Amino acid sequence: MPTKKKPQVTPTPERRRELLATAAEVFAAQGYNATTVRRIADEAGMLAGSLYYHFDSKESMIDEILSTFLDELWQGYDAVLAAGLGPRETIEALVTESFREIDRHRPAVAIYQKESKYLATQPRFAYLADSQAKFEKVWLSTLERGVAEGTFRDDLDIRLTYRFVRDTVWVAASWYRPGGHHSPEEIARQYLSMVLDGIALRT
Amino acid sequence: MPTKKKPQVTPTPERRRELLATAAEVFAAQGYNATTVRRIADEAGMLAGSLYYHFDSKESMIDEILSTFLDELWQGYDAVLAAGLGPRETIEALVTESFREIDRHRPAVAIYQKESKYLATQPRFAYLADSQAKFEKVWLSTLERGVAEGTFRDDLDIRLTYRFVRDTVWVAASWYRPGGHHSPEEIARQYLSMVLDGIALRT
DNA sequence: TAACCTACCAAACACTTGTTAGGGAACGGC
DNA sequence: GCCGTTCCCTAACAAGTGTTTGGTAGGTTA
Repeated sequence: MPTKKKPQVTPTPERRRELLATAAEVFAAQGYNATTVRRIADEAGMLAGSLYYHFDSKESMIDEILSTFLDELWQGYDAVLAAGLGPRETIEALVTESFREIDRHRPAVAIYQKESKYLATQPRFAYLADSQAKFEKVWLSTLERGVAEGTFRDDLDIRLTYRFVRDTVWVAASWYRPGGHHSPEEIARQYLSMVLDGIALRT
Repeated sequence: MPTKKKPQVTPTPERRRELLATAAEVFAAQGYNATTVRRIADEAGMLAGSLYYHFDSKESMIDEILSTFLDELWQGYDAVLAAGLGPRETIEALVTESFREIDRHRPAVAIYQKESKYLATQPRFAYLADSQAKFEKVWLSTLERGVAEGTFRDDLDIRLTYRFVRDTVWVAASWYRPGGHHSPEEIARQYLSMVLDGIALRT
């Protein structure tokens, strides 16, 4: 035998992230409840019990996946909001930032989409509801600012508009595949073009 | 004891639909895998085993829920397509019809959204993939017709546009509540206005 | 060499899951 | 009254679930 099979020297936090990445991939593909810890361990090349050396429960895995994602998301959003742009530019920046997050955390976003409503009922995941409330506040106020300034139409139900914009952005995580034909920025550009100007030809 | 507790004379097919309705409600709220048959039975006021007098498995319940919904959906879609309208009018009619289906089958639509990708892998639910393929064909060809006719913009990725329109319509099932402020037709009108003309004010 | 730590395995645990088999109450037709 | 049907209950089953416990190979440190 020339060499060892594996380096076996990956430090602790590195290994944690690897395992969380594979867990997120399986959660996103199968759904949280439909995913067994044995399946995750299988995908990671180990046995089910061994996962409990790194994590103390299956729930704590999805918890860490989601909270890590949300932390990074809000870091990006807060940076955009701190720039003090106009309503339209803020929306454009938020959407672009969102697609970048989808590009970076696709499984996490997909999990968030599918499971957050169910998880948010548990006290442990109260931060999901908090995040959603903050989310709504930011987008709604930006839209209202735009309506007041005459940037956005005033003949639409503002809450309907909010859900429209929010959903069109985030459902993209269900079909988006990194390394596809379009970069996140290109997708954001086209999405913004559709949302802002519509798909009908202007005459 | 003055009277009997229950009428107890509901005919068979009626009772089936009642049970399927409550099952659909729970499936939509909790997710299919997270829902136990005991929970469904609880909600229906009976014990788990009793469900198996009406259905032969949990899987056959969601099967019947989804296939019933899809049958009715395509009945509506086919009627629209048979009318032979122009591209823009076809899109408008399809979207309006979709919101009517969401109004009538909200739980079924929510289940379809969340579980279809996972279920479609099983042979029993092959019709889900079939339906999705037909769906894509109808919408894509209509959009392409509109681009060719000069009704829709030609500077957008057509598949991106398709997913955009499709998603914006169907995710509404996740927040829509029958009996709210807006009728399905009113929501369809505003959605179409946003999709076709955008949310930015025209100058 | 010895003690120690990291990262995993092997095997089991308690519990929940979907599902089944047998029984029985209410009711209508005869 | 009797029979059959409808609809549900009681009680259990086997399989699968997340999790725990004790052990151990291999590397690092002393």
